[in-house]
Amino acid sequence: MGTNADVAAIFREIADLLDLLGERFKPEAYRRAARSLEGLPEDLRLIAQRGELDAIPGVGEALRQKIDEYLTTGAIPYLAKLQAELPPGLVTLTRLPGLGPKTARRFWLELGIVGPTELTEAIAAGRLNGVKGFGPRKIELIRDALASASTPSHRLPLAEADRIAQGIVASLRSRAPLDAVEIAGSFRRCRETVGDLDVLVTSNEPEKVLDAFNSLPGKARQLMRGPTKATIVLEGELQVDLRVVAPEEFGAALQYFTGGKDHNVHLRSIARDRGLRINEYGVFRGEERVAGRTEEEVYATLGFPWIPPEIREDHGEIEAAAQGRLPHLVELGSLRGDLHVHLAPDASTTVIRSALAEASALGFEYVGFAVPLGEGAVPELARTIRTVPSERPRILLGAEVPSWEGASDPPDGFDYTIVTSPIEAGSSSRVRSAAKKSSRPPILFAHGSGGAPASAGRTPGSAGRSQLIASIVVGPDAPSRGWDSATLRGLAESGVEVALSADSPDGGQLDRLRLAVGLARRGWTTAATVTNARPWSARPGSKPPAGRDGPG
DNA sequence: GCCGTTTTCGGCCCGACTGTTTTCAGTCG
Repeated sequence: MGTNADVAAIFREIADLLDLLGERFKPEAYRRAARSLEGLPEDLRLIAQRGELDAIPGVGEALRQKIDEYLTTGAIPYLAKLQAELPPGLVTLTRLPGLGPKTARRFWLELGIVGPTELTEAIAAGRLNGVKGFGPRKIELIRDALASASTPSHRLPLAEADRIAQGIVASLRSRAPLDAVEIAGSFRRCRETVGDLDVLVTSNEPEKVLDAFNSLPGKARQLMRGPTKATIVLEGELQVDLRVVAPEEFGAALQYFTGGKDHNVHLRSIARDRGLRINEYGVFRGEERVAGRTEEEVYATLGFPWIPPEIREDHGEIEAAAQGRLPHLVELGSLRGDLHVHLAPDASTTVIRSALAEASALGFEYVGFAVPLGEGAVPELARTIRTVPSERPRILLGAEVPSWEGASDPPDGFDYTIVTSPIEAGSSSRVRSAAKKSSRPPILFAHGSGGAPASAGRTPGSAGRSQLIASIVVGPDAPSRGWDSATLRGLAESGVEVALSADSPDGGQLDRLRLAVGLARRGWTTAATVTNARPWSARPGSKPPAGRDGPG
């Protein structure tokens, strides 16, 4: 897949191995670089060609050399060297909950245990009994962890996490006395996938909140519970953390638990430079709390405006905030229509009317239905849609074709073309010629490359911004159709427009649009480059409306 | 391994919780 993701994965693997070797700071250095690479809007090869690898945050001389090695040979020998020093099963042990590198290393060196199988056998044979640091409870926990290790935990698509999160919030609110409640973590940053949920609550009665949390519907087991925090695992293996804080700490806690890690580390180092200390309870000068009730307060104390959660990755947002040039990110309320709504081929006028009604409730000026074109014939669906009268929202028809070869002018009666094939490396010339052929813009391309930011980011850019629009679709099963935030940022920087869409007329449109907007915000997208944040008449490539407002 | 106009060496976020301790180490987020 993508070069950036490949190198990042290798760096993470190296970090795990260095952990096992007992290294103190190198592992985090490799992980920081890995996170940095994953957020790059551009392919490493292109950055290397310009000789700018060591301008990447977290990449110094040693890591630059390793990236170069990978780009020329396809491998990083240092990884193989480390792998040769350690039993291959050892890393697997550190994946078990509650078992980290220190313990795994002790198993290996003191007991000759080199993997899960050997550990299971050792416990069964009683070889851990009496070993320093391993009481009966700990041995029991490790045995449980080994037994449940077969169910791999995975990250959920944002849309699915959103459904679960809404259920948790509603359930807690109905059964416990709480004031503010917010889901922080990568969920709040609108990451494409979510590994766990961080629920943050203020309440005068933490005990009752923790009780309600512990009896959430769908709970599989409790991992831990203290006076102010608890962790449970839901059926389906999603981990949920709860934290109860005082109202005057809520902003600081929200900031702290929203992350991302690098953003927070950077922020804390700035605080330290200014004689301040920042943690989840507030910003402190000495013992005195100087901020903490709201996030705005926390950022203001450090001299920054509030930074939107979606871009808190230490990818330049702190510098932008310091210089007063944070982008004004697109908002749900910016949208004036949807350009990519799918209907069943035999959809009735009733279905179409209800889709229009939902769009109308959102205040939309237009709805664009995507109609797949068959063998030259205009399908029945297009004829049905045309029989439905609607002045507002206005009905638009998008002719959906599977490949760039068909991406010329849409047939009569259609307003634009949607190409559903992914943008891939090497498709640049085809995209360009398709864009040239069309006299009736715009063309939406509906799928990202999912891991080739360079091609997706540059191809449409080189084709010109006037006619090509990336369609960011958040459907129930397709979280973002291959568009990740790094790619989106690349699009935004090269001036390519995006269209944000909920895809489906079957209800829940608002939630999915919200997520599409969140993903776009993660990519630093402003309303200025969102096609459906403008009237249809002001779309890219369209002739400016004639009249006194027109040029000339 | 990275980083830095107060540093090119000496730092590197920090607090909650657990199990094992008799004052703390390891893990996690």
